[in-house]
Amino acid sequence: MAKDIIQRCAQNGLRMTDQRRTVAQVLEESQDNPDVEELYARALKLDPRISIATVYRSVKLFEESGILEKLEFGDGRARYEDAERDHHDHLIDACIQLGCIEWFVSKTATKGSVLCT
Amino acid sequence: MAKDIIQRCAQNGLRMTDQRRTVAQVLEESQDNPDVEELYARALKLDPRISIATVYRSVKLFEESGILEKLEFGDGRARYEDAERDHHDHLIDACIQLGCIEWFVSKTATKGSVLCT
DNA sequence: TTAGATGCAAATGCTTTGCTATCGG
DNA sequence: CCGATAGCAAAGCATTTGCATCTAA
Repeated sequence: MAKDIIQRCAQNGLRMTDQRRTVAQVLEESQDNPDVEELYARALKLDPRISIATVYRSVKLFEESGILEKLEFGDGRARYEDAERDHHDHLIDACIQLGCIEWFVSKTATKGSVLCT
Repeated sequence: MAKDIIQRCAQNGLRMTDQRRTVAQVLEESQDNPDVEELYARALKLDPRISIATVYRSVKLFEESGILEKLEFGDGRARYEDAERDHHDHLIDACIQLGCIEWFVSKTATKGSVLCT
């Protein structure tokens, strides 16, 4: 189990505010990959004082500290997830989106292979 | 060698205008993956009458017809490439961006492997 | 105490769209 | 001819930023 986000913030010497704690909590409680607008909506329920600008600033800061990773699902909205989480599902997403499944199948012998199941 | 883009447009029953021909030509002559702004810049040299809105509309149309594929490099700008081209380089990009190289290395035995060279 | 964080609103950057004139088939 | 397309400018969306006000350490 990964150390929690707030703990890693401290480790990285980040100043902890109520807003950042809220964003961290929302991220940990989210099993899906909400976009920033959705993170903001969930954060608002925990702390009505937070602004979307702060959510943007927080996830960017966490990403720069290596705590989160930015995901691009091709819909023009950024998503973030705990950098210590498994990347399996997203690799599969990448394969499908880029059309690489066929490539893998057809060039296994020379380039390698991957099992996307 | 893939059939050229203009040919595939005809195959798909797309009405061909000078602008669409220009966009198609620029795409075929580009070995890199220019974003739309850059496609527009290159198209302008071939036909100063073209507008960026038309470039956007053209690549979207080509994509919807399966002639092009949209690429996301995580910089907020869309890029397009011939759908019949090899995807090798982009898979590698995806691996690096998603941090999957390590995943592959550490889980080769159970999940598969890929040679990103 | 004070460097750094927040909220708000305005600004930005990429992309889409409404409208009218023009063009391809 | 006539519906589809182009150009232009305005609108849309996600994200960033300037500035005055707070707050963590």
